[in-house]
This record gives sequence, C-alpha cells and structure tokens, in this order.
Amino acid sequence: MTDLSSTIEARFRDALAKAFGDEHRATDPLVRLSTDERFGDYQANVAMSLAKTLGAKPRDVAASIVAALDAADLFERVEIAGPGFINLTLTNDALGRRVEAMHEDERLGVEPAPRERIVVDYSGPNVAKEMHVGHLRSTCIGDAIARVLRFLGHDVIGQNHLGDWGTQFGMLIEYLMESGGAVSREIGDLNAFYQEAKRRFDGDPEFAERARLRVVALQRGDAETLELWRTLVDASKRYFDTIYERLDIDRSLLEYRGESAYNDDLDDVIRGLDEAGLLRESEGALVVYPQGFKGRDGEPLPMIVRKRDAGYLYATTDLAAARYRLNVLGATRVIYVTDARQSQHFAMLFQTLREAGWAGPNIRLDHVPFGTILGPDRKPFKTRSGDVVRLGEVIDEAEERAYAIVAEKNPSMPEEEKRRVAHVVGVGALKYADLASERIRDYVFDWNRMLSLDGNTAPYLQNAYVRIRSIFRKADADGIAYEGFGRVKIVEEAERALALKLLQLPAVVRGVAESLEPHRLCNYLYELASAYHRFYERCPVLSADDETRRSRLRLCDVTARTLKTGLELLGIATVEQM
RNA sequence: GCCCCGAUAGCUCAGGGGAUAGAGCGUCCGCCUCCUAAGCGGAAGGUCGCAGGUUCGAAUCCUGCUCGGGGCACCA
Repeated sequence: MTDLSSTIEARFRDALAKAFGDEHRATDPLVRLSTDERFGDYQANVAMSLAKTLGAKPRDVAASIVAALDAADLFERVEIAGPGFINLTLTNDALGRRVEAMHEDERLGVEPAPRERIVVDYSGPNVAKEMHVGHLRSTCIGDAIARVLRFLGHDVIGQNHLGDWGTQFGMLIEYLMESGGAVSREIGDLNAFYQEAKRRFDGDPEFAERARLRVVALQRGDAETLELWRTLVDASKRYFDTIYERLDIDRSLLEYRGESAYNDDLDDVIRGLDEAGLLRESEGALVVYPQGFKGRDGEPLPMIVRKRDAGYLYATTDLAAARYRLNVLGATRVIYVTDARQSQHFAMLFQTLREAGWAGPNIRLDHVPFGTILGPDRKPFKTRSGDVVRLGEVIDEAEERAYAIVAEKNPSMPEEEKRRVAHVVGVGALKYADLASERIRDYVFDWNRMLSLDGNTAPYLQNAYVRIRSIFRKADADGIAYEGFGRVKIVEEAERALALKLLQLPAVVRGVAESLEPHRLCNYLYELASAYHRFYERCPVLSADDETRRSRLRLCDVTARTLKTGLELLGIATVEQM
C-alpha cells in the first residue's frame, strides 16, 4: 500500500488533470499536514497558487478540484476554507484500515527505494590517538544515516577513513622501538603514548632526526617498520572497536579503510589530474584550481595535491578515496559526515571530481556538515583543565548518571538489569542529544537535559516503549488473549491522533534519506511518543470491552514497533522495563 | 577583505511559502482505589536579530545590514 501522503497527493494529481487538463498532473498539489485540527488532517494549498496562472478565483479553482476529486473511500470531509484552502478530514475507517496494513507490514509501510550503492564516510579517528567528543557527532550521525539508507533498501558501505598514515608515524614508530616494540599496554592510554612520543620528538633533536628517517623507511615499505606500524594500527582498531561497541555503533555497516589504503593510488591521481588538464605548478607545489573559489587575496584558490617536498596531503587522499568509491565500489552516491569547518574543502573536492570527469552528473556527492558540541559556557566542550574530553569517559558518565536514575526510580530491579538499562538509557540519551537538533547548529551539552524523562529525549521515547510493553506483559499475565488482534476501530480523538501520526512514518524516513537530517526522525518519534502518552491517559486498553481492547492492543503493538524501529534507525536501543 | 553557517518564549530547541508560530525546561494551578505519575491536562510567557523587496500569502524565499561562530596555500 502506498503511504498516506503519497496517496493523497496522487488523488489530487488525478483531480488536477481531470479539472484542468492532463498537463496539470505535474503540478504539485501542495498537500501538507494541517497545522490545526480545525483545518482537518491534511490540506491541499494548490488552488491559491494555481488561480493566477488559470486566471480564475482561488475558491472557484478549489471548487473545481474538489468536484473532480475521488474522495469516496478516504475522506470524511473535504472543505474549502479561507482564500482557497482545501481541508481534508480522513474517515476513521480509512485510518483504521491503513493502521492495520501498517501493522501487517514488516517494514511498517516504508517501501524500499530503488536500490543504490551508497558509500558513507564517517567517524574517522586517528590511529594512536584516543577518541574524544569531537568524534561523537560524526560517528553517531554517520551511523544513523547509514542505518536509514540501509532500511530503505540501499546497498550501504560505511567507511572509516582512519588517519593511519602521515609524518607523525615516524615519531610514533621510533618511540615504539625505543620502548621495546610491543604495545602490550591495552590502549586505554593511547594519548599518553602519543604525548610521550611527541615529548621525545620535541625535546631531543637526535630522536627527531631518527623519526624523520623512520618516515622515509615507512614510506619505502621497510619490513620491520611496516610491522611496527601495523602493530599500532591494530592496537588502535581494537580500542576503537571497544568504543563503537559501547556506543552501539553498527559495525556491520562500518569497515575500516584508512588513508594508507590509497598510498599506491596517489601518483595516479596526480597523473589523472594532469591528463584532465587541471594540474598546475605553484611555488613548487602541484595544485588544481577548482572553479568558483577565491583566496584571501582575491586570486583563485588552489587545492594543493602535492607539497613542495613531494609529500601528499588529505586532498590527494580524498581524491583517491573518491575514485575508489566511484570506480571500484561503483557507488552512485558518496556521503561525507564531517564537521562544518571542512565545508570548503569538500566543496573544492567535489568541484575537482566533477571537472576531472571522475564524478559524472548522475553521481551525488554530499557533505553532511555538523556544528560543534559546546560546554555550558557556550564554548567548545572541554574539561576544566582545557583538555579534550575523552569519549570513553563521556560514555562512563552517561552510564553512571543513568544508573543513578534507574536505581532511584526502580530500586527493586536486579543489579545486572539495572546496569543493562543504565547502558541503554545513558548511551541512548547521549546519542539522541547529538542527533535531535538540526545538525548544522552547535549544540550545548547538558547531562540533565539529555537524561530528562520529559521532553524530546531518548529516555522519554524509551519510556513510551516500556509502557506499551508493560501492557502486553500484564495482558499475558492475566491470560488476556489478543492473537490476530482484530480490526482497528478509531473512535476517540486520542486514537485518531495516534493513528495519523503512525501513518507519517514512511514520509519521514524518506525525508531523512533525502536531507540526511536525522533530527527529523527524532522530532517524529517525539511526536509519536507524545501522541501515545495522550492515548495512554485517555484510552484504557486492558479494561475495555473485547473488541475495543483488541483494537487498542493493535494500536499499541504497531506503536511499539514504530518506536523501536525508529530508535534503531538512530542507533538507539530499547529495553522492556526501566 | 572574501566565502560559509547561525540568530524564533527567561533557558534549550522544533517549525524552512499557507490560516491565530509550537515543544520541553523553568514559574503557577490541577490529575494516581485504574495497563510504569519516568506520565497527562491547564495558565502565563513571542515586534520570529534589523531594514527593504518578491508574493494572493513570508518566521520560511531574495538583497543589504547588525551580532555570533567558522573557513580562506603545502595540517586534517
């Protein structure tokens, strides 16, 4: 079954064609959710905009559309109001039948999109460095986007573009050799290792020289050096995996493919740019000048692809990675989830890929920028001493704070269960706070707000789910039968509002895949949970008569699945009790 | 200097051509013999940064400005 908004839109396109000629099938009927219940459930606003081109009065246009509209099985009322709004009220019967169809559908009415291979580049921490809050947003937003696209049926490859190459590895490997060659220490103290190496490098010119030679050895593929490099990379991956696991990041969507994977392609990138006629030399460096960019001096802004000392940069690696994703993996869409400060870099990168002919007109390249996490002082989130906040410590605190709340609200819960719930609630709250506001904006990190049980938070949504599950536990305990559930009868206003909200899921998921804005899904789930809570207050389920009970249990069940699925798409788990 | 992003209730944020702009927190007032009150209802609170413009209609689109953040050659 086509989802509700698409169905309504299609009806209006038919009506427009019938009333004003076939060419008007292409006119957007401007079907929107009504802002006020007095204006019905949906409204079509096309009459006002069409009146001018048709040279008719808007209300007459509206009347013609309504006369041509096939409304029989769908709308209770179709009313023309104000300057020419067409207000639509769905029949309770249509709502009930659509909720039943949604309930029967494993995908909750979300139809698969035409399958595309899509690469999503996110997380991207640096080898031999600890992850910090700066990595949280890319990791959570990227994971959510990858999950949504997969749910829509796409072939999604998440790639972790690790910072696993570069001059700093000379220093790290040299220091590793000095300190015995083994990373036996299980990398909770990667930062310490990095900083010790840096201190050695800064404080001892003789060591610094050895580090520089070590870079050369690494680049020419010296076996012993490479092995130590691999030791560092592997140890770091083990550490990243522990963080990803604690954050409930879907590792089946995220493969490690660091910068080093493209080392052998970099010469060829330069050659390709040359063949495309884009390569220029400037002050000893090799650069390209993508169209439309100016520097401080008003002159064309170069993107440097090879340094004066013949070294390569992230632009080169990014070009190589993009070529790999397009040519080898066959992606038709590549999505980069990085902070907003890199916007210009990606704009230049995309422009270069277009000009080189490496990304054709049918390839979508998206930069998904996001703002900074701010502390309570509205400055970038740091510890009191001004250091970066370690991601592991943030997760610890999220779980501790959630544990304290769970223990207070539900003291009789077994200890192990409390720990599990604290994890799900704490990490869910942390991730949800990151996803819930428009991602381009900076957001203020606030433990109390994100863990609040009121408002647009993960715990509020998780609790709505828990309350539903609680009803089913009681039903099972009391031996109340509900197999097959029965028809969904919409009677009460709260049932109606809940049904309407449920049926919006497909349009919301599609919108997220298009805009790459997970906060839209958050808003939807919050509205759904609110609608459910109102239903819960006003509509007793188990104490109702059998027919009503079966109907309401079915509403409960489809709501629970929608909440659970929606939260899963955000990378957030649910629990049965909390 | 140029470019990008932001500005909506006291605070934190939704809404991004459509009717009288919403939520949570905070403040005030109500609601548990009843499926989790981790909930619900109500009240109070807004020149949607400023000024123009486009439009039947602008918080939403355009231009300029103010304020804040970010970027602008060998780091990523």
